Order: sequence, then structure tokens, then C-alpha cells
Amino acid sequence: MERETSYKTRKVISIGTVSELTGLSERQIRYYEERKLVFPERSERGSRKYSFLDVETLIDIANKREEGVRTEEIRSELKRKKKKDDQASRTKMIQGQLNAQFGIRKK
Amino acid sequence: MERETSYKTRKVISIGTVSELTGLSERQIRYYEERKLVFPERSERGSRKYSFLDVETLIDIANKREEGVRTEEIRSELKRKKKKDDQASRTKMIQGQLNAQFGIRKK
DNA sequence: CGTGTAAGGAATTCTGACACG
DNA sequence: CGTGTAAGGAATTCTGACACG
Repeated sequence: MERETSYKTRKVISIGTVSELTGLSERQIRYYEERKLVFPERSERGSRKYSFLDVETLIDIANKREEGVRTEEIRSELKRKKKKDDQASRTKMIQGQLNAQFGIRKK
Repeated sequence: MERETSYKTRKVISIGTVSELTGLSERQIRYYEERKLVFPERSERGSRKYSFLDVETLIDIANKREEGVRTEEIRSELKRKKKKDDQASRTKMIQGQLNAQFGIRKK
């Protein structure tokens, strides 16, 4: 069951556009990758590709950084949030499977 | 009331990526713009930027072309579809305004 | 630690044109 | 009509490094 990647998480935006969208320099964006805060994919020829979700994450990072939060601290916060989101998504997926099998009505 | 452009319609994808996503050559993509089938925006320095919706439109175009449909014909079909969509969107917006003003409950 | 910058190269994108038809 | 291609230039992106601190 191939889930088509959504508009929000599909990695198609190049770093220059991400820079415009976030107000961050390309240097900063690459550095946050080095510090494991964001995980762009690479195109065939090696250029970084980001999703809208990545852009939002980067905006969050920019805000935290302005408050003086260190990248290491931001990284652990993001990890916590990710874990939570993953759980929510797993729950939702299981719910979907139940609906599919037993035809539970929603709405 | 500034509507934040959605992930689907925000124009952020460059032509190389669109080419990968659609299987069309850059030449073809530019040509379809010349024939008014798609309307990319331009970045500050002039490179074309497409939305996910544009990508879907281009895939539709590719399918039609494979059937031998001429670009001019595709253009008028797209115009018809666009008119319909615009009407649906206008209806929805008015509905939203009504809800906002009179607090009509949905769900 | 976080970010700027100069460096050199490789890949991207653009436009206008010629080609075939 | 629809698409390929070679052409030349301008802008993009990449990496590794030095700098400040």
C-alpha cells in the first residue's frame, strides 16, 4: 500500500528558495543540517531538497535561535516533538486500517 | 484578510525538479508555458517556480499529449476546469464568511 | 558555537535561434 | 505544431577552509 508523499513532506525545494522563505542564510541552513536539525534529501546531482515541513521547522529554529537557544538544545526539543508526532501518526494509521477492515463509519 | 498560500499552490519548485516529477523535458515545460497552459512565477533572478498543482496540471497535459490532443485544445479544457474550480472556491469562501458572521455550525 | 566569506568547480536556468516538418 | 539541440552567459549550489571567538 504505497502512500503518496504529501505536498507538505515531499522534498522538492532548493536551498535558495528555502533561504528566501525562511530569511536564513544558506550557510545557516547547511549548518543546521550539520547539527542534525534538518534532513534534506539530495537530488540526482547532489543539491539539497527540502519540504514545506522542513521550511516550517527552520522557521521554528530561527525563532529559537533568536531567543539564544543553542542548536543542541533545539535538536533535543525537535526529537521530542518528532516522537510525539510519530505516535500520533501511528495511532491514526492503525485507526485507518481498522476502518478499512471493519468499515467503521466516521463523520 | 491575507490568505496564506497553501502547500499545493505555493510556487517554489524549479524547472529541473518539475522535469523529474513529471517526466517532461524542460523544453516541453517551457513550451507549454508559451502556449498558456501553465503559469509559473519567477524568482528574484528570473528562474521559473512551479507549484504542486502546476506539476499535476503538467502530468494531465502529458497524458493528453500522449493521446494526441493538441495544446490549443488542452488549453481550452483547462480554462473550462479552472472556471468550474473558481466557482467552487467562491462558493466555499462565501460559505466561510457566513459561518464567521453567523456562527453556523458545521459537522 | 554559530556564522560570514572567498575559492574553484560543477550543474542549473535562461533566451533566441535553427532544425524538422 | 511540438520538440530537440547547440550557444553563451548569468546565477546556483557544493565542499572544505580560514576567521572570529
